Amino acid sequence: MESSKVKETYNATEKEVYWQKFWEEANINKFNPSSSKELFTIDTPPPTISGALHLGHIYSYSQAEVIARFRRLAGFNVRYPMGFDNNGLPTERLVEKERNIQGHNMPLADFVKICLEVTDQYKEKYSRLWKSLGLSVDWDLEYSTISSESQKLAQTVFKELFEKRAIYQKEAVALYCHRCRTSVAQAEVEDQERDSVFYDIAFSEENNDNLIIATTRPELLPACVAVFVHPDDQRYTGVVGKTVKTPFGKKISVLADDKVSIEKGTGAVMCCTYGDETDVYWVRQYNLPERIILGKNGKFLEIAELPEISSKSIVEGRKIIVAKLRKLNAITDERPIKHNVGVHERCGTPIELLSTKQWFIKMLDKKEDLLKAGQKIKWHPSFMLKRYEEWVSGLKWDWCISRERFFGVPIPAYTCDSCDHIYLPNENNFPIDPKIQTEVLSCPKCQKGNLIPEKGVLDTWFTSSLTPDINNIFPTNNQLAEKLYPMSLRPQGHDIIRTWAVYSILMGLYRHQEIPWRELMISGHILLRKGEKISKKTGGGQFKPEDVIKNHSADAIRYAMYGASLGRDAFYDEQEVKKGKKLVVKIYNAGKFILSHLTDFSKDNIANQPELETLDRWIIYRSYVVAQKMAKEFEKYEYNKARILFENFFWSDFCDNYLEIVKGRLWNEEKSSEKYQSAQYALYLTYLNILKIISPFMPHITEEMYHAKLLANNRIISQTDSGFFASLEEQTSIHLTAWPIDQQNISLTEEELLGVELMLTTIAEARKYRASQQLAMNVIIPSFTVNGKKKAELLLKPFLADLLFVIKAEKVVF
RNA sequence: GGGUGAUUAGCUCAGUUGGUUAGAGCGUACGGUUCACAUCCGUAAGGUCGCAGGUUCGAGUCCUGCAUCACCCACCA
Repeated sequence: MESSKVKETYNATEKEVYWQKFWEEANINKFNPSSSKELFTIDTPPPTISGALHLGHIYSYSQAEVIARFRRLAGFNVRYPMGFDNNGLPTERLVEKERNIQGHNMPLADFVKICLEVTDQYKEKYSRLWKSLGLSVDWDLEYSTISSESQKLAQTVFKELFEKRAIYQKEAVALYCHRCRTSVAQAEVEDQERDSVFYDIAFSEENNDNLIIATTRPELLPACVAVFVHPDDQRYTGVVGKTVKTPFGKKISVLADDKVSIEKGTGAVMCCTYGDETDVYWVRQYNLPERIILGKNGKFLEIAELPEISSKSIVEGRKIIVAKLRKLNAITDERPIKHNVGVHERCGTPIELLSTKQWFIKMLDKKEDLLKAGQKIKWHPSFMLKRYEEWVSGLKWDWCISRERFFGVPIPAYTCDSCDHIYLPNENNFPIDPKIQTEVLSCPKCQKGNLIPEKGVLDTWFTSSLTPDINNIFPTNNQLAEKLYPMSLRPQGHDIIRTWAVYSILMGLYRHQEIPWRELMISGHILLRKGEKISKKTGGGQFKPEDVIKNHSADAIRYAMYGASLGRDAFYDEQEVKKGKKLVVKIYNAGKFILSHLTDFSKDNIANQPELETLDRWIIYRSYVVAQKMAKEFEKYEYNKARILFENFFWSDFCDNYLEIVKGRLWNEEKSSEKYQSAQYALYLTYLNILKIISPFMPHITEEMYHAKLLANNRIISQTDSGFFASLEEQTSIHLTAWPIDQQNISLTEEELLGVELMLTTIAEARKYRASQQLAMNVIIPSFTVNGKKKAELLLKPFLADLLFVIKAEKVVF
């Protein structure tokens, strides 16, 4: 009696870890700078350390990954590093939250130390997840944007650009968050709808009439430097150019400007320093004085006419002023409204405009160059170029690169307190932190004053826009040192085109007079069902990447991620992951079946190619054609189309048709016969090609099957040091083999191709017939008629035996 | 208000330079297998391709307008 059959299955959870360890130990992804192959360099996005990784990361990082793997197989010397952007405000926020501390009320050195500690833990966590996904990154090329090398580079670039006069310092109005106590970039501001009150406030004219202005910010009244009306507004033509008094007695002039909207409020608006960007524009345009009433801590300064609000917060000050205005009967109307307020995305505090000294990089006079540079780069998908152009054309400000924060690259500058000379230290001393410089330096220019250290740090985009340079000067580049610029590919998300892509291109133009990369691969976002965006804030709900990998395997989730087109937002669909899981099982089982019929197949069989049956030649030919088509899609970054090509070929052509047909010969023909050996040859070659072409998507199961071998008891095992395919192909990993290119020109004549086609349609017809008659498979059809007479008979001749087997018919008549 | 993308079967999506009866997976219905497949295979039902015009011998595909959704930007006194 036969022993009960133990079904064996592929234990993905276990084996994926096994192969990951193998790749690491065997240095499969190691970059070799002395290779003679053509270079393909990837400017991997260094993830910002600001919380846990989520499915969105898996989605976007999978995309560069599949390209890296394809390019390696296609014969390129791929340089695929990983970096970490572990400084700046988002990181500080994470550390402050996690450790329950505040950067601004503890010694700087302590805070930085804790930041490094925490970010190191996160680096570990991130790396582990990337490795568990099977990313083919060379981890020896890991960098961090806060490492002393990166800091040195950033400070050197700062000095370089300062000396080129591309960087300048200026007293300017910047977006400022009182809570975080720093200026912020435009990109860090988001809209939020808030309840507010629209007040009508009476200003008195010289003739004692009232001029009514409307505002939601009455607390800024002491900062009012002018009133504006529209030049075409009939109601106010008389007052333009005159002087009015605020309820608190300040005299200001009434000016006309077409930025005022006639319909809004009363049509008269006060200009305060600073309520919004229009105020900034007006102050500049009309050379108005500044009246600063808010301090950097978000509290009111001393105001002569309103001593009671000094040191009060904005909200408290507003209450006091509204009460006072009511007493003065200056409020003629008030109505509650909802309106959008710009708030800091990290803390929700409304952003104020504050005039401070900031450092800027000139961008506005580089607009034309930026636009030209954008056109030199190949954008994938191409429409993303428009977004870039839209943003660059609309730029209004130079790039503010200074931040009054703690954990970042210090701005390497000193200012003389006597002559205002700006002193930048020698770059041999970089990285330096001027703040912790103990000795007092005297000004080299005037010899009198002391040098006051700059307290700010650089915007983290300053360093991350230098990732092509960080890669270019990486210590182990050896003979490729400083020869990696420009890089081949920058993969990144569409949300940071206006920051990372734009700033990197700007740096490239300043430093190298060249674009930083030849191609840009822009990925979309992954969304949860109801259109909810997954971000570090929302987490990704119930779907934690670690869990999905554990429950479904890395190959499965990777496969799911490759279902969406590049650049498009996609929904996370667990069905897709399950589909991936099924494909893994199918590849495993097909391999098991094939190995069981190749026990007597050896190197000799490969060397002495038998006279191939037409059908066998067809399936081999198809595998090369599909490989070639997939390669074209990969080159266009259309990995999802490559996936579809594979699916159709593997599942339908190979498994459902070819394997089912060829079973007839495998079961019935003599092992020594040409017909049998032809089938073996085709199985070997085609399955190997299949493993190769799906390996960029599914690196684990393909490695598993490449190393699999059949045991005497008809079970298969797979180990690093053995394997049927591995020993015959003499490569230690499927990932070191070459993308299938037909060396022997296996082809089919037009007649033969027609024959295969006819055979497949005949099979389909026979199946239809069987289904309509509800015939079981063990019922033999005595005679099956094919339309087409002599021609059909001729075409089908080479396949007749195979055909009769698969449709279970005794004979075919024409 | 400006920009970009999307709108195709119940769901998630493909549809290459305009060319016969618009495809896949999942789901549904029915049947067959269990000697690669805790399964797998087959067959079928299901779509006026967001709406309205236009170009053309011919439009899911090109043009115009509109609608809806998403993202980005501007406005937010």
